[in-house]
Amino acid sequence: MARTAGSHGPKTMEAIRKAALSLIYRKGYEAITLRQLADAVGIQPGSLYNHVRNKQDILFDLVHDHMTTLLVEVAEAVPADAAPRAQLEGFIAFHVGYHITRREQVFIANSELRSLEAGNHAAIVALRKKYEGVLIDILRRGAADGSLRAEEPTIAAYAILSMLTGICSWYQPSGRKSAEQLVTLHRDLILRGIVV
Amino acid sequence: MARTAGSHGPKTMEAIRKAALSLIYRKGYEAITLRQLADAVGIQPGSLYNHVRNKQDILFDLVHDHMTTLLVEVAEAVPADAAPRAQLEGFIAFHVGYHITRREQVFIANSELRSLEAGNHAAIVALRKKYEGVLIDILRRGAADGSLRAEEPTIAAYAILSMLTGICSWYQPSGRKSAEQLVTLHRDLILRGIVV
Amino acid sequence: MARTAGSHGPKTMEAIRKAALSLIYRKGYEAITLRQLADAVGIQPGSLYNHVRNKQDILFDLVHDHMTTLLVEVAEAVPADAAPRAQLEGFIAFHVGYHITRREQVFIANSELRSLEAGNHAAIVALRKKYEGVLIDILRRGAADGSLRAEEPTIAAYAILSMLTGICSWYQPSGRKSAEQLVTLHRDLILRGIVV
Amino acid sequence: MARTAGSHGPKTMEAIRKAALSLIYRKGYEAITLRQLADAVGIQPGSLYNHVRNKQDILFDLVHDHMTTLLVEVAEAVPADAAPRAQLEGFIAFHVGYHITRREQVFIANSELRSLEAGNHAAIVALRKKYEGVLIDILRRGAADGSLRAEEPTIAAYAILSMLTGICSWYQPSGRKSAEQLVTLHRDLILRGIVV
DNA sequence: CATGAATGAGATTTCATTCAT
DNA sequence: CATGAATGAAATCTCATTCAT
Repeated sequence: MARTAGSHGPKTMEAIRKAALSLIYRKGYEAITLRQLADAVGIQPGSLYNHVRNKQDILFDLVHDHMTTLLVEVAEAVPADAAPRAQLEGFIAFHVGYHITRREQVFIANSELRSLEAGNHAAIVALRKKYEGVLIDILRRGAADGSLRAEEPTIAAYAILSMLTGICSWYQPSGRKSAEQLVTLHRDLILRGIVV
Repeated sequence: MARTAGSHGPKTMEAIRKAALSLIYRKGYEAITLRQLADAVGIQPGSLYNHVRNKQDILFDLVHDHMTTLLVEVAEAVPADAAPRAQLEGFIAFHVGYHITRREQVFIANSELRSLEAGNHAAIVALRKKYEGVLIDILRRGAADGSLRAEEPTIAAYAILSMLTGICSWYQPSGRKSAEQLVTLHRDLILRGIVV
Repeated sequence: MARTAGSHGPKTMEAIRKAALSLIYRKGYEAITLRQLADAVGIQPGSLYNHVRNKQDILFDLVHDHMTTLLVEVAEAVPADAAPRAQLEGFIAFHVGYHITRREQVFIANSELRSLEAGNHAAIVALRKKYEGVLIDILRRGAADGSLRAEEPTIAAYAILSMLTGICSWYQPSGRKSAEQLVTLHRDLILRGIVV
Repeated sequence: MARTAGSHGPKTMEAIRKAALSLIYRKGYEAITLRQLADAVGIQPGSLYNHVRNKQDILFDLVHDHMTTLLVEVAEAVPADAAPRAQLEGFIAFHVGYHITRREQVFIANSELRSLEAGNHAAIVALRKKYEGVLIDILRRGAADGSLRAEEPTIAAYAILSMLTGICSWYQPSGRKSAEQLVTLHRDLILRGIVV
């Protein structure tokens, strides 16, 4: 059947990653088949194995890449020597911005944890804990210097993270609200609450 | 092994539901097999079909039951003629309490939406919209009478729902915090925000 | 496609064993496919798994059955209290007779040892050693009482077993020689040698 | 890993043969993969095809080389004009010696006949018949001149060949017995039998 | 109602082989 | 000559589902 247009080498790997991201986001890891993935890439199912070791690795790569990028970027976005409140605002802005532009990765990293094998699961959970730790630390220092009200920094951090990450599940880039507007709305909600 | 003869009739159906709830919660709908489910119930896979029409129905029943119960109970928990702020507090208390005691149903209803076939999916989404509507209405009326700050009631409602539902993913009944403490912590966060 | 004549229950298992015996004998364990086996039985490949756990088990069952039968029958055929020479003649007659009538099992048990997984392999090798031990013991006692010339009973036993088992690889039931004639020829060769 | 540049040209072919001999001996032709073979050689699977036409050819070459060498050497080892009994002793010594030093080739030539395609199979069987013919002829002439007892020279030849070839399956070069001792033991067994 | 056995579709993965670079 | 990537076929095994008993 000759070579069908087929992109070579690292291009193929990139295409696999992209197609996998989109497919898993839309249907879920367990629900997609390697045939579907291969079709999306434009190669035969068996050819996938020139680039990945197995299905599980595809998921792990995706999630692992996402988590490491997240950690690198949050460190850049939250000034290490700022006051807790300023850090909190930086964190909120970063988190919302990042999650809006990488909706798929974020969604997969949260919803497909369950599909990771023991070892891979542990590795990702560890990275996740690190990321949560960034916010917990901010809240803890804020509580310590009296600038933030957080009797239970861990629970508050989880609450804030859940709220912000939830944006992914309804946000549409084409929608009515800009990223900045979302940041403002959520920052106000978190900082000042809803009661007038 | 091998349930001793017994477990006939409606008891079997109940056992199926219970086992399905636990299995799907832990592994996900796509990841479980009817063999696993049958094993957990103590019958043969083929026997499941004396009680359910197919795998999809098991999921749908679970989610549908959960959603209708949720709607019935929220109506009882939020006084129709109270002021918006009182209603909001009632909603928060109800939502947290309900979600903590039915972690599995809640989790499945949120994470397995994707696994529902078109018709079933639409039915559940409609019920979900109804539930979200309860909170949106409260916020809207609170904004109207000036008691709540919610320029964007829908977005605020989603934010609050995400935050509260997130509790399910880490809460352990055996943990340090009682349900009441969780209600208080989250109510304060929502109403007054985190800034001192 | 309805039920195609399909034999039920234990009949199917029996048909699987029979077809596997013939197929593995002719083509080798690695060379046959479960599709071929299923075709020979008249069922779908997947249906095999209602009766066996996997391909390896089919081989192991065949070989294991053969080895245990062999051990039971050799004990009956070789009188425990006879003189070594009489026992040797009994052993030769039994071995030739058994191997001629079960050519397929014998061939598989010898040539597919390599295809058995570690645990299965060990189990069969142990049974084999037991069978070889029967002949080694006879030779050893013959050497002890001076009736047989066997400085190295083990090596002599292997030599005799190789010679006799080799019959399987050329014998045709429809051939020129009867089983009795084969027994006589080989017994003479073993007992008296070839030099006049 | 990754043979350092070197190993070009005919050296590679030699390495392939050597690796194939060892792999097929240990796992069987059907069980090995060209990837394993390529790994053992230190090249990529595709590169094998610069040296061999296909998998089957690798097996055929191995077996064919072995058989032709065997025929050449047996002719040298068995004096054409000697008496049958002297020839028989020469044959036994040669066969044992050759089979002990080339255990792998011998084993493969016997056990992988089945894996040869029709044409290749026929070619090898023809060579085998030629080799068997050497022994059959000796026995036939021995029977004719009354020096050997062989009513059925063909069957006796098969019996002797089976016995001697069997040595390959247990012999260890590091073992207790020297090649000469093995020759003596088996020659005595064949010539004089086991009865005192 | 439960069972055991069947189906048919399909999943992941492996493999020999080809070929442009 | 070697490589990396592709193919296409097939292999083992799983699964939801059906149905006679």
